[in-house]
Amino acid sequence: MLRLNRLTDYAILVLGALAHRHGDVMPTAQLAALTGLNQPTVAKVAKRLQSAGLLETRRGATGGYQLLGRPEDISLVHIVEAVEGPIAVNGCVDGTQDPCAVSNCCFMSNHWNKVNGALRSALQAVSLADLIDPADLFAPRDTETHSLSSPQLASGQLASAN
Amino acid sequence: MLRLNRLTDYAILVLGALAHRHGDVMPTAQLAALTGLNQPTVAKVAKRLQSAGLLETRRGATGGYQLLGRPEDISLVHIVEAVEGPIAVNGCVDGTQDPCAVSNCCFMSNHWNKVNGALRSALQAVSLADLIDPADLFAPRDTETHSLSSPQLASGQLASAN
DNA sequence: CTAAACAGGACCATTTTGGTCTTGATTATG
DNA sequence: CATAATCAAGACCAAAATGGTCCTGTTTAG
Repeated sequence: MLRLNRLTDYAILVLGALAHRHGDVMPTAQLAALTGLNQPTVAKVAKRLQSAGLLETRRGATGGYQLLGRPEDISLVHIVEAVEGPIAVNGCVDGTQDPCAVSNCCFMSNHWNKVNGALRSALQAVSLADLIDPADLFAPRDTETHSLSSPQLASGQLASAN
Repeated sequence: MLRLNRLTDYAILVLGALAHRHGDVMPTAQLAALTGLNQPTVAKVAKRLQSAGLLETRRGATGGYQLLGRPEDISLVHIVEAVEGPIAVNGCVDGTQDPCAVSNCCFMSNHWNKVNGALRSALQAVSLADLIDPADLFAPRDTETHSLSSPQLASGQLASAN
C-alpha cells in the first residue's frame, strides 16, 4: 500500500532521542529506554543509520551512538533511504536493484522517474527538526503536566510494536 | 521499500489494452491474451478497477469490461487507489485504516499528511494517457503507428511475472 | 436451455518484514 | 591485565503481506 516500513518510524524515534540531547553519546540501552523500543531493535536501526552516515559510533565501554549533523540538515529522504534502501516505486525507476526487465527501453520509465522524483522531493522537504519539533517530547518525566506521556507512541505504527 | 504493488502494474497494462481500443467491451480472456497475464489475474485486477469506477462491466455472454472515461482523465492516483486502497505512507496519515495509536494527537501527523499529499499529487500529475502513449517520449521523431506490440513487457516488474 | 462471462470470496504458496539471538571485536576502567 | 560494557555482523524464525489460483454462484445472449 505504498507504506513506509515500521523500522523507519523507529529510526525517527531514535534520531529524535539523539537530537534532543545533541552531542551526547548514547548506548542502545539508553535509547531503548527513551524510545520504548527493545534494545535489539534499536541496535538494528542504529546500525543502518550509522552505515548511512547519519550517526557516529563509538565502540567499547562508554560507547554508543551520536547524532552526526544538525537535525535541520537531516531530511526524511536520508532517513528513509538509510533504513529502507533506495526509493523506487517500481522496477522501472533508474538505479533500483531488481530492475524492470526492459528498463533500458521501457517507455514508461521516464514517467516513473518523474513520480519517484516527486516523492523524493516531498520527503526531502521535511527535516528531522520538523518532525521532532515539540522538543520537550524526550524531556525528563518529572514534568508530566504537559506533553505526551508516552513518547514511545509518538510515531506512526507503534500501536502493536514489540 | 515504498514500492507499488505488482498488481498496479498489471492494472496499467489492462487499462492500456482497453484504452487502445476505446469503447470495446473485452472479456478477461481477451485482455489476458493482450497483456500476457493469466486470465484469473486479469479478472482480479479488473474487478478492483470496476468497483473503483474506472471500468464498466457487462455480465453474461458477450460480456466483459469497458473503459469508463478518457485515458487523459484517468490519473495514476485513481489506478493506485483502485488497486491498493487509500494511499497512506504510514498510520499517522488521516483517513487510513489501521491508524496510528495516537493519530488524533500525533504531533507528526501534519508532516506525514504533507508528505502523503505531495506523493498523491505526484501520482495525480500522470495520466493513463501519458503512461500508454510513447509518442511524447519519442516526441521529436516521426509518428510511427505505436501499438502495444509487446504489452506484457511494458510495465514495471513483469520480468518474473506468472 | 446452454454456454460464456462476471461476482465474490476462499484458499494457499511465496515473499517480505519485524524482531530476536549468537558470536566476536573493541575499549574504558580499576 | 582482567573485566565489563558496548557495538559489528549476520543468522534465524515468526508473522504479515502479497501474488496467484480456484470454486461456487449469478447473469445474459443466442
